[in-house]
Amino acid sequence: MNKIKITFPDGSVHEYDKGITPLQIAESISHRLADDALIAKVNGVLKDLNFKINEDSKLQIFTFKDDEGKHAYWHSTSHLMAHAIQSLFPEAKFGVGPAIEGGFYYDFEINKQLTDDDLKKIEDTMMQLAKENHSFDRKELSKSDAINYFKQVGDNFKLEILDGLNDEEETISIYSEGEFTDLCTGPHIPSAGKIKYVKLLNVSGSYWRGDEHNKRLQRIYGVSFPKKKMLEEHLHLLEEAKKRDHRKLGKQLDLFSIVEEAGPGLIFWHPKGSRVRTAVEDFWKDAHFKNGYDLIYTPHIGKSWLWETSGHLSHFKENMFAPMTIDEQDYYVKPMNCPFHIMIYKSDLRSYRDLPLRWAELGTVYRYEKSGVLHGLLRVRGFTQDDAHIFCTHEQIEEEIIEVIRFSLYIWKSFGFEKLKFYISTKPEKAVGNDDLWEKATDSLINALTTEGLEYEVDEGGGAFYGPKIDIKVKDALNREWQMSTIQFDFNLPERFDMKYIGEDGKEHRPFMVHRALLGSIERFMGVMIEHFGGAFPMWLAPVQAAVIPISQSFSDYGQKIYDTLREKGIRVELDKRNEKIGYKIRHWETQKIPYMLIVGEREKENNTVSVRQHKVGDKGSVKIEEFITNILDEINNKIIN
RNA sequence: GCUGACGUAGCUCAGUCGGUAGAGCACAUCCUUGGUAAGGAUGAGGUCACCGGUUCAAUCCCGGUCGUCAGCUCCA
Repeated sequence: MNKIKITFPDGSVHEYDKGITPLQIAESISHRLADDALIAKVNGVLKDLNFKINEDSKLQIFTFKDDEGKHAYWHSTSHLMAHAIQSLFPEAKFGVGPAIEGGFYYDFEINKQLTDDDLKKIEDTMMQLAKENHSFDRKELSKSDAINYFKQVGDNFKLEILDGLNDEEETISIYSEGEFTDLCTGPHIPSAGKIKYVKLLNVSGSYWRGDEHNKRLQRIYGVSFPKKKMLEEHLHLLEEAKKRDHRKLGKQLDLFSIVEEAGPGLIFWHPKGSRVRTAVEDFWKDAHFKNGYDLIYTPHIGKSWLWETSGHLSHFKENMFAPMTIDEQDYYVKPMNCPFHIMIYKSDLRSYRDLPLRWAELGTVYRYEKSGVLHGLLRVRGFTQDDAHIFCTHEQIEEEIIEVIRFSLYIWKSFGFEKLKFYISTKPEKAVGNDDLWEKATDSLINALTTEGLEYEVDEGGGAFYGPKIDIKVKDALNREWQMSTIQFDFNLPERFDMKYIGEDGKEHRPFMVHRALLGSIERFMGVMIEHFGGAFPMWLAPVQAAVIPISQSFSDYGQKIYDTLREKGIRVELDKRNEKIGYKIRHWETQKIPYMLIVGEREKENNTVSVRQHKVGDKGSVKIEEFITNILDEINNKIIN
């Protein structure tokens, strides 16, 4: 009667006394585990380590190695930070302080605008408090008791949160760590002493409950780790991300600029950046044609009729640039390409024999984005979507979606992105189209992913009102996730534009319409790609594939000959005739992250060779010109990525 | 859009507690003609983001505008 059975993750079952805690169980397994343990999952629910287990249970114990453990660790650190803030600024009122991906934050209100120096002070105080090693103690209480407590402390934010809770449906709990008590569902790590290394990263503004009409709070972001090495690695990664910032590299490598006088969020592609973009677009067009798409071009502006019919003027107007009046007609710059593609669809009577139609366009659109959200290439006001629309029959949907998925995998792989994550969004509350339609479309999305053996997550009710979708997030070299591709059904536009095709039965039918953008926008893709490669593009994308560097000006002629030969082969080559020493020129091209330098002097001229120096690798010795050309054409054509 | 910080030469940044500015790199000219990450000299380059205000005097103080950055919200 006093014994309970505990099932471990490996399936083994052990007997313990009733009322035993996960920590005690961890101790019975090993000191090491007991030491590293942070929280536990009992029958699928996360619990503190001192939770008393009174019935047969499944048990999992988490350490910092697990996401659950990290999450609790960081969440507890946010409490520790709040504790430190409270001791430094007793008047502080606290909002919320969750763990997030890569750390934690806490929102709070104090009278003083915090500076970086304050962060250091808070950090120091946190470390002192951590040394005191107070435990995180859970207490469950009634709503009225909780209200009384936070009234007494005078924390209105907590009272507001409590106001939204119902203690008949959920347990209300508070956690105390030393002097600091916070409303919190938990769980927490056993004690603050587990928190060894903390770094507060930045302070910025936020609004209570994310609403700008509410009170402005200050938010401090931070991370923490149990080992010094982990903190160092993390900071190194942040440092690396800073170095790879596409805005910085864009300037350093002379790829693009944004011109204040010309307007925010508008991109100027310099010759070097344009070379990269051209390489991307040429590949994109070629790949689309080979995969059954036709390429089309449509205008940049259109009469208001289009946008009234499409519904953009009633749903999307605040994101559109203001209209211009020409011949007493309002014209809008396009924020999307779809209505134009539909115009082409409607230019002819379509038969089921014509379907599917797959039309792709690098369509440049303009959207009014709030000034505060603009960010380098990643969030702009004018951008080029790698857009395509697929018009097909009911029967064709599944096959079409499978093809799009396969195609997107191929595209991403070509650019060196191997890690993709898939998300399906299903029917929201407010939606157009009947359930049948939604079900069929959603099934086709799920089936396509399953057929391709791809894992996915489902966002129930997360779809747009006009149809379900698959979003693809891409992981870059630093393991950061970027939302890029989207594949969306649209039940709305075919209806609004009264699109049809004549079926086998001789009757009119409504075609299915799928929007899809794979790279998303060329600008954003370029930004992500610049960061992914850290500016060191693979051969097939590099703005300069090779730089010819004569040892001295007396070999300029030979250098020119090499340059001409390569350029004739379509290789993006530069000739560095500057009157500088060889070391100087090498340094220049090395910092420009150019894949190959071809150094030519007396020896090379005599033997008709080039001395090859590879970026980051160094001197590779000399080879015959023809051999070098063969090698790099091979590297370019096979899109080799190192 | 909101909050905060910031805006000095092409770039990266000093500086002036109010008396109209400086470095390094890059650029130009000359010397040097060199073998795998910076040779030397000289020179040019700035309405100190823009518009107002305070002041004998504003790049500096104040207000506004524009832009950038960190966030919030939103999103390709």
